[in-house]
Amino acid sequence: MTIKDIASRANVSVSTVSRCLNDSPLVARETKQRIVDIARDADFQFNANARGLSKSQVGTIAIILPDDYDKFNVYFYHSALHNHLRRSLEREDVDLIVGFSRNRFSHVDNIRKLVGSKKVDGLILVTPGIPRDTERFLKSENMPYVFSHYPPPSARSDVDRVYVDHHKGGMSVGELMANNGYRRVIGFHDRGAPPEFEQRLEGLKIGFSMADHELELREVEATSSFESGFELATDPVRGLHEADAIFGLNDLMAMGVVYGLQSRGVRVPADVAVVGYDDTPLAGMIVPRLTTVRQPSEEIAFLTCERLLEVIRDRQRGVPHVPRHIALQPQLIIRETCPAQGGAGG
Amino acid sequence: MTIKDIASRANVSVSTVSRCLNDSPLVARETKQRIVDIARDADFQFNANARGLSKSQVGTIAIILPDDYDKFNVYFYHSALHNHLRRSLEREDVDLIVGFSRNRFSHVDNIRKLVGSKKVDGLILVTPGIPRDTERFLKSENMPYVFSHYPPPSARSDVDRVYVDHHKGGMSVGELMANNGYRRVIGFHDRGAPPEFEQRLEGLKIGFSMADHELELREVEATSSFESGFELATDPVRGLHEADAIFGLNDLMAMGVVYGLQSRGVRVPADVAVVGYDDTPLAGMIVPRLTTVRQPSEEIAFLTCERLLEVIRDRQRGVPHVPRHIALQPQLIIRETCPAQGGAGG
DNA sequence: GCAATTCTTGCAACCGTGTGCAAGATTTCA
DNA sequence: TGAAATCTTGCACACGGTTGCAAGAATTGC
Repeated sequence: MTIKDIASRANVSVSTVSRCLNDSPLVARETKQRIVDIARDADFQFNANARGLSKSQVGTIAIILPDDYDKFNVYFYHSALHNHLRRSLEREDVDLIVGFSRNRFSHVDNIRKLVGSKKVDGLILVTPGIPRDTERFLKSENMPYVFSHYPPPSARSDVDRVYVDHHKGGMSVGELMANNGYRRVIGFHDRGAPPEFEQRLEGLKIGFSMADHELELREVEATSSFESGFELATDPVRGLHEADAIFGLNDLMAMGVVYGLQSRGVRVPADVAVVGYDDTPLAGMIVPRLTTVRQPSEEIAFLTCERLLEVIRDRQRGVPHVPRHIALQPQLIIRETCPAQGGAGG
Repeated sequence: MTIKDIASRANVSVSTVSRCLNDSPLVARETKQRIVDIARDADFQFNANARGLSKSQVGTIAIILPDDYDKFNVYFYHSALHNHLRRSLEREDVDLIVGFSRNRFSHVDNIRKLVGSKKVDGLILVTPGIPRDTERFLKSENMPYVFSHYPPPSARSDVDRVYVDHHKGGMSVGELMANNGYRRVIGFHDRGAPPEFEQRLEGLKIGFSMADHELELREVEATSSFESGFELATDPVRGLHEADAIFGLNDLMAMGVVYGLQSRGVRVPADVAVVGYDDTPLAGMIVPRLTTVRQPSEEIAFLTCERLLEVIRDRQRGVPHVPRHIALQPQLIIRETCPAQGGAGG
């Protein structure tokens, strides 16, 4: 079933059919109605390949995810991302290719292939950044792209980006801890992790200073996994139990810390408070329920997609491209592992 | 950069270039080498749209996921599925479109659109089945597809399918419980869930009878969520604590049961044993660690993909299509919530 | 009522790649 | 050495849709 078939059924030329189905103003009103009806009855579908060839519009975008995305435990994040992306995509009748990258900081292979083969109209890049030459490549191909999730690595703002202000996230944790009277706090470094993790610790410090309290921060090397948290918490040498409060790298790692401490008889939050990051669905389910910082993943997904589709539309219409940064605020979710007031004595 | 550009650089016709880059035997060996070198130097990429138009090969497949897939908590499953799918796909240089369906049992909208628009070479259907007319549509379009994850709803075997034998999964749980001396067991029904859940209970019964023990099974209505398990376990009327052992609908629901029981002072497994299903990564992390049945999601993903690519290749070569059923065995993972021997007294 | 204008439609070229067919070049064989 | 067989290459059309241009049809204005 092609427009040629429709054309012969309706006794008009293919050009006319094409114009009718594309809602062109160059056809008579009655003709358009007639053709549209015939096409609907015949269950007509445009051939995306043919369209992609003649226009430069295939009705597909790609999202490029970090290769090690299970390592960073963003299962939940990406599920949310998918689910919410979908809403926008369905409305605009756009399909989604999911790509991965060997290297979290490059994504290069996949991008060049997808873009070079003209399979997509635009890209969502879940990465802090891409190499210069890849960026040049995308510009030369005139390919729209939006960075998502990761904050900008520097002050550059000549690309579109939707992200969470992790400074703010860390700050709210800092304020909570400070107001609870905690002073000796443990935070973590993950060498392999993206820069946002550092920003959270920066925020933590600022939160303390804003609350006008002294912070005695100890920084420990770890990774973003449950096991890492569990091991550190059970290791007597690391002395995690000697802190007032612990700021985990993410929810899963924080859960590891909680269970690790409990297995040594340390009470949470009575002896040590613990705060996670992400607010994965599990955070509210485990016992004790985890205090954490909610990443607005639905909004990120939604806004990233909306922005990309907007950039694509603008490009088609010849509207000059003005990059935008859209920063979202994370939200402190206070539960049991670090309560609102003076939980230290509980 | 098109084959036309390559052609003029090499002073040959586009046909020759096309043949060289497709490794046709109809070109001279030296010519082929020369052209391939030029193409590589020029970073040439085939235009997937043009290819899709002339051949019927776009190098993209789609996976159609159930719309309510967060409801059934298969986050982890699908992450695994993605990650393992990817291996096969990268090797064959195929891209993946992720589609969703409004209705878990139909998928129809998305399938017709994706297939009708010629965006994909084949489909992975994560669903127990599709309506007859959709199946006819796929046949008439000669579109390869493989069902994945869900067991066949009936004895029909005229479609490709890769799935887990949940009968066996239930059986192994039944045997474990029977051998542990448990007799009064609670299982669950979820009205909205696919048929596989019934099969697990069937398997449970068979497991008991094989161990030559009496089973006193009580069946309770529930849903596959953490909350559902938690609520049932904390509700004194439902009397979940009066059982010897409980077989959850999945890991998350089982975790809800564990925490619900514990919050009422019921000890797991000393008073009541609990078994989950899926073996999500969390099952081994929570305290007490969850005894569960591992779904071999990596193998399912891998084998589904391999099978689909095989069917696609066969179709191209004109090999007649012989559908296959590939059933995988789930594996009992014995941990703390239902130990191996006589944990009832522990 | 006729010319000018506006509507409506079809022709034909194009997007990038694949392939049957034919023709020229080369090799094989007697 | 000449005919037959085989290699190698290019032409031209096909895939399904879009779009500039021109021409015919309908409408407008005087």
